[in-house]
Amino acid sequence: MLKVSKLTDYGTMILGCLAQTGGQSLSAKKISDATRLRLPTAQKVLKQLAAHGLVRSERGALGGYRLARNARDINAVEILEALEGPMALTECSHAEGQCELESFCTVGGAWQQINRAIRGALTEVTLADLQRSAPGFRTRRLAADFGARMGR
Amino acid sequence: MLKVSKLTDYGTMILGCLAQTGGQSLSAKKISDATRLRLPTAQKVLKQLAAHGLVRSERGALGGYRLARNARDINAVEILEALEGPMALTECSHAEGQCELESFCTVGGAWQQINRAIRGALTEVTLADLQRSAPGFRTRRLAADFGARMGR
DNA sequence: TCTATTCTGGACTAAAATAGTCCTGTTTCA
DNA sequence: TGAAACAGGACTATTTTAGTCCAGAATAGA
Repeated sequence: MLKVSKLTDYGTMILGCLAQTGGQSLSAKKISDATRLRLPTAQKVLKQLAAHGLVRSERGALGGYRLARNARDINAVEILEALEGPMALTECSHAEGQCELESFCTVGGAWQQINRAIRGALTEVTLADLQRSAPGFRTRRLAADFGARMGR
Repeated sequence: MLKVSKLTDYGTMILGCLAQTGGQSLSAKKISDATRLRLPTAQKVLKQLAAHGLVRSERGALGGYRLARNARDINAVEILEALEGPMALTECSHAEGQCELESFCTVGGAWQQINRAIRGALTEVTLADLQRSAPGFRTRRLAADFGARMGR
């Protein structure tokens, strides 16, 4: 299925939560409460986000997490790749010479380009965009423009 | 992972193969040979493609499969949905009231819109585009345009 | 009519990915 | 020193995906 994992979805919720604190640090427990995610799950996601530099952690009794950067400077691809690894639509879309069907496959190149296109689109979506949801988010028109150039 | 399943990838190979016959019918066996996919796997994909109206099948000794429509009139979303079911980036991106976290989730709406955007993009990619791979396929510029409108 | 070929529909198994939980150790503050 | 909190990893359970197989129905040709 062309979909993001639950953990990625949780990740956006958690980052959205952190984006609302105004730079204040929140413990995993508090984040768990605010998002209604179970503590172990929230911890798992937070650890991955910290490992990839999207949030900064502080240990100790008053420790917690905060955004490593402004919400406008964190994009959807970073979140996705932090929680799911490198983005690739098909097995062959990231590197060559891995797929045994490659020499018989006439479509590989196209998937790679679609992959880049989607990646490009997601790169432009920031955490700030993800937060303020619907209003002013003209994706519908955008999709039409996108397609109109698709070499037809 | 944000990726398409192997069966979808196989599907594009198979459809690409059928697009090259000039309307002639090919048996699953011949398709299997041409694509180097194993017969049972090719059969499985072909059955699903037939069930969703992307290919037409004929039974009997001289039976086989052929494209139901011109390659220009089959798009990537149709292929994807035939083999993977309805496209939805997150659990909540297709319908409301399913997700128990919904009332605490501040990002749901945005995923739905990203979903529509990606769907829109894939709708515009035809089987014919998938076939002729790289040349004239200006996805890079397209991605830039896409992002430029993302409400920033 | 009989037989070989081919699709149909479904069930089934195996493998892989994902989600969720838990444990032990380290850091920091009071 | 004790409590609170993160770090790193292992582990299990669940779900999804991939791959295979079989019995049945349609068709062409001998």
